[in-house]
Amino acid sequence: MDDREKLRHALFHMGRLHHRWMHSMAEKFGLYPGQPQILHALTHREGASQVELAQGARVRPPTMAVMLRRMEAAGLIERCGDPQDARVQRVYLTDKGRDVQRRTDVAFERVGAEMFVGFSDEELRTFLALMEKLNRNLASKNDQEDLCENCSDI
Amino acid sequence: MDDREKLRHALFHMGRLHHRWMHSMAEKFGLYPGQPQILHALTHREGASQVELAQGARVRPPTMAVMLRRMEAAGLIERCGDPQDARVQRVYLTDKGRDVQRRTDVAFERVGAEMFVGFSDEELRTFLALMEKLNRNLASKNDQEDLCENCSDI
DNA sequence: TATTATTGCTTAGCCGCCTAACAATAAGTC
DNA sequence: GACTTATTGTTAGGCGGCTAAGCAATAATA
Repeated sequence: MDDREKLRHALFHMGRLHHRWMHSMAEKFGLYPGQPQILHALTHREGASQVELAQGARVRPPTMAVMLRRMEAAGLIERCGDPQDARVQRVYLTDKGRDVQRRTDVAFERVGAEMFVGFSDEELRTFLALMEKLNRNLASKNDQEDLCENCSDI
Repeated sequence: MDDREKLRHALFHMGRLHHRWMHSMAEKFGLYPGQPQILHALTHREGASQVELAQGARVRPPTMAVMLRRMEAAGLIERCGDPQDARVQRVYLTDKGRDVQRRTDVAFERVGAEMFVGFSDEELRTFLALMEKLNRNLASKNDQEDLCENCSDI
């Protein structure tokens, strides 16, 4: 297995390890693994529309809609129709949501600190630069309507 | 947002971009995005048990079981009970599975090549080393029964 | 003004991932 | 041999991700 394949494998593996960690951590606050991220985003973009939140989280609108529905049912957020535009639902933190967000933010800063324990500032910069380069490659490929136009001959 | 947060965000984002790409690529072969990986693994471990395959793919056994059930229904693999141990189901590629695997392998080598286009060998080595370091951190954290033993005070 | 296109969101349905709980078989122990 | 423990695999149920299809409301255009 060459380095590319090893790296692809490692990237996959990372996703699952990280997800498991998030899951067990969020559980302690009575949340699901994707919710802390949204709570955090809302502190900076309170009143955002669902599409805006989806773009910020790099997720498709239906994904965000379902997550927000769960969070509204859990009393973490409120959705209010925009009086200027009856299509858009603006999202706000409830008091409960804000309280949970403050506590999860502390916990998730620790996650960030622990997952990168032993990394120097220099390594972090290098890592980030490599990831951004990779994501540019993936995003440009993703923008093409046909992601496999060269595959017809296989 | 500091580098750690940016990096975490980038890692997340990568997972979704990659998944979308896999999805659209696998679709062209009539597969689902997780199946090419399993077909590839089977070429090296034909006759493996489901637990072995799950460990190789770094996935939990129920996840593998369901994926294999779909693949058997699609005629890509066969599962035969081990005569020595009635618990284990050994997994084999069918002729169709082997044929599809050969074609997807070519396509997925191209994925590997294209997602890392512009990366020097040196960068790939550095990237891989950083990912493995990160995964060691995550895995050691994951092995702890309580992943958030320091969070009781939050 | 009337028609058409676009936008925001929801619903339905599927895959991949997980945990928890269970059945069946093997293996170890008394 | 009987009992206990470990291993393999399955089922049930849920979250997070996606696409496709649809509805309602706004924007754009003829």
